[in-house]
Amino acid sequence: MSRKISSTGIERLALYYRYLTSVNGSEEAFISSEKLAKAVEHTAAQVRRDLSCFGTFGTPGRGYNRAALEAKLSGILGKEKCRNVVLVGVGNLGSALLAYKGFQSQCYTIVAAFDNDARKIGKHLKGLEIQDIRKLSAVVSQTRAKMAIISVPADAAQGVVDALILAGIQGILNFAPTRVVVPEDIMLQHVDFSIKLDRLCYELEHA
Amino acid sequence: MSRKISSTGIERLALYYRYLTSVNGSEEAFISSEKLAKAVEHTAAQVRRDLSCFGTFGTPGRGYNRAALEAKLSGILGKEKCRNVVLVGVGNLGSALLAYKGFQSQCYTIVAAFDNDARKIGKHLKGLEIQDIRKLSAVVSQTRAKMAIISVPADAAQGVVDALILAGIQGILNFAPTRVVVPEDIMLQHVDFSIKLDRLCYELEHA
DNA sequence: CCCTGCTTGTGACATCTGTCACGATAAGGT
DNA sequence: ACCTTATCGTGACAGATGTCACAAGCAGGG
Repeated sequence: MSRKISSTGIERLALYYRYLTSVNGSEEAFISSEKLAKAVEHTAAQVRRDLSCFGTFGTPGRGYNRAALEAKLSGILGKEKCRNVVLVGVGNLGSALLAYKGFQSQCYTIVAAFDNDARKIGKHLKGLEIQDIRKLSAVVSQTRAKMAIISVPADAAQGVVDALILAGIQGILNFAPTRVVVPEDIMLQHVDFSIKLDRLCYELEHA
Repeated sequence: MSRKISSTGIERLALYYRYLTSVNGSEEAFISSEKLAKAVEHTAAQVRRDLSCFGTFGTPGRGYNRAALEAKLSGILGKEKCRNVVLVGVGNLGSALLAYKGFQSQCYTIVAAFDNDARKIGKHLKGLEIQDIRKLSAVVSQTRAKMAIISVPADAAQGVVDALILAGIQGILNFAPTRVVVPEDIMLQHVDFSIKLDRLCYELEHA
């Protein structure tokens, strides 16, 4: 409980959680920081430090109880409360995200998909009807979704973000290759492929 | 030239570059650190610090020459030398990545696509024939590709990574939701949606 | 030619993040 | 009951990253 979790530490917590949920129950009941660290490519001290930010629930000599740790992490990450997600922009990438099973296995459900292209609206994809983006507000309040994923072209991103915030969305995962601005109380995360590719490129150059 | 660039600084350089190339030439010939900072949501001091790591090419009182800066950044990032990229895993996400225009506009070209599913091999997608993954080695050396994007299921990722390294790939952009291990001299970047979504969830919970 | 205004580049500082090492502690055997 | 063994939790340190503020420097006008 001694320190605040670091910004990247939060992502490590999510890694720990995913690791725990990905191995089927045929494992030992306890797992040590060492083993957990190996599994996610970090150090044992790092794991302990991250976990210690939220109390002390390890057992000296044994490690962490898997089930308890999993439950605790789920609680810390707030997974119970944020299941419903809406998606805006059903292009190539948006369609792929709709079909992506990784979200489901992590308790998230995409409950609605929006687009502004009249040719797409009304069509069904992965069991979801693509809706007119003008229905955003109504659907968000009806589904109580707090998070949104946007996969629209760069020049449409800011407009969509503004609309989402008006509709009551509090957290946005942005796949559009552009920065957008949001009020301080709105959470925003970017997933930016081409920047990552650029970084790879840089590191190749300067290896 | 006073300091080493920070790890995240590299990604900012890529942002600067993308901003410069995204605005059409109808702008002033010079841009200040302040303006550039606004455009990418950072501080002016940060921009100057990042750029100063690679020499001094700003003009006091005027700012940075756009064209010169763009060229310099392109050089720093090594964009000239790393154009050809191969993609492994043509599922929903892989298909979307093949169609993604953001790579093209950043000088990258996906020159080959691979899969291990016999039903997909031989089909054409976005002007590219999906090839048997066993041809990886031959195609990589033929195209001189140095970078690869992998969008395969988590449990196939490590195998594909190993094969890519054997084929001569030096940088890997991993979209599979799992950590993989590589030798020290191989560059690796992760793009991990669900972790980002988890992080968003956490921040909503602890706002 | 000098003065004014703007903007850079960077030393010094502050903060954030990760590592190390070790005392504390629980479990199990004798 | 005690000793051994394994592992946690954390203070102290080290290193990386970002911020501030200001001297230095170029441009343009009078």
